[in-house]
Amino acid sequence: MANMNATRKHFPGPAHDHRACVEDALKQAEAICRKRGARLTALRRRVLEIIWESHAPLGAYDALDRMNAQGERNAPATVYRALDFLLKHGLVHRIESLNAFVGCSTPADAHEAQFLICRDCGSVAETRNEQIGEAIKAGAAQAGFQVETPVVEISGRCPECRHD
Amino acid sequence: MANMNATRKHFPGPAHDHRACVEDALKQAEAICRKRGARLTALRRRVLEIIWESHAPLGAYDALDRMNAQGERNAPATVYRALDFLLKHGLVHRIESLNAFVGCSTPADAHEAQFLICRDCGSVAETRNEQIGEAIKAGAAQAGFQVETPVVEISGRCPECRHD
DNA sequence: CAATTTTAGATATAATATAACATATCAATC
DNA sequence: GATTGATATGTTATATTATATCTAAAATTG
Repeated sequence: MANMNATRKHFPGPAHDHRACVEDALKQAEAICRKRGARLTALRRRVLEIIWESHAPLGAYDALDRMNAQGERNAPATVYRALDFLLKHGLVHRIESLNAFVGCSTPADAHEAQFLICRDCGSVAETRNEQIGEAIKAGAAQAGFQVETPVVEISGRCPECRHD
Repeated sequence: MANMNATRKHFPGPAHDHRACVEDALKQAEAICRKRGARLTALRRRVLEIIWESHAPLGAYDALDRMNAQGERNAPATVYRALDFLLKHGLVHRIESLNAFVGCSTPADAHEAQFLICRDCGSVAETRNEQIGEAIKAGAAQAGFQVETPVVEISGRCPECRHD
C-alpha cells in the first residue's frame, strides 16, 4: 500500500522502529560531517542523539537535563553551542513557535521544509512541498518582497491523533 | 496608480502618513471592542498604541520600557496581560520567530495571515493569501494532517530594502 | 448598594538564550 | 614530537522572554 507509506513517511506512528530512525540519522550526520570536514564531536553527537530520542521537538534545557541526568554539570552554553553546530549543518531544525529543536530526517540536501506539529502528541513531521514554497514566493512577489527564509510551522492534528 | 497602492498596502514605505495608520488602527480597535462588549481599557489602548508606533514588531519588554519611560513602574505581567487581550481580539499578531508583536492592519474579520519580515529594516507586512493557505492545507492532507493554526513568517527583503 | 466578575498591581520566579573569558584539544607544519 | 593557530569546550555571569500567585481596585450586574 504505497499510499499508506507516503503517510507513514511523514508521521512514523507509535509502533515504528525508532532505533532505525536514530541510527539512520547518526549515520547520515557522520557522512555529512566527514564530507564537509566538520567535526561531529562526541558532545555534538550526543546532543544529536538526545534530540533524536523522539519525533517531538525538545527544548534546549530539556536536552541539557538529559545530558546532566547522571550528575554531569554541563552549562546551557554547551548545549546551545552544540545545537548551533547541528543547525548550521542542517542536522536539526529549530521550531520557532515552540522554541525547540527536532532532528532533520533528510539532512543530506539543503532544503526548504515545512513542519506539521501535532498539538496532541507533540510529534512533528517535516514536509518538503514545492507548491507551498511556490505559493509563498508568488504571494511575496505581489508585495514586492524578496523571500529568503520562509518559516512554515503548521499546528494541528497528526493522523494518529485526529478524530474526524 | 492602483498598482503602486497594492504594493504600498503591504509595505507602506518610509514616507507614508503613519499617524493615519495609528488612528485607523485605534478606531477599528474601538469599534471591534464596542461591538463585542470587550473592554479596551486605557492600559490596553496604550499598549496597542505603543505596538503601533511602527510597522516593525516590538518585544514585550520594549513595550514595557516605553510605558515606563516617564518613571512609571508597570510590571511585565501588566504588558503581557494587555497583549493577551489584544491577541485574543486579533488586534495584534505575535511573530513567533521574533518573540515580538505587531499591529494587525485588518482586525475586523478573523483571518489567516502570513507575515513578510524585512531583515534589513525590520518592518513587517501582513498578507492574506488564499493560495498559500490552500497549498498548506493540500500539503498537510498528503501527510494525513489536519491543519489548525498555520504559522507563516517569511524573512527576506522588503521593496525598500531589496537591491537587485 | 451588594455581589460578582473583570482588571490591574505587586512580588517572585520560571524558562530561554547569550556574553565573555579561560582552558583544552585538534591538526597542520616545521 | 614541539610549535602554533584554529576550533572546541568549560565556567561564570547575566540578559531576555514569560508566567504564577496573591492582593486590591474598578466595573458590571442583579
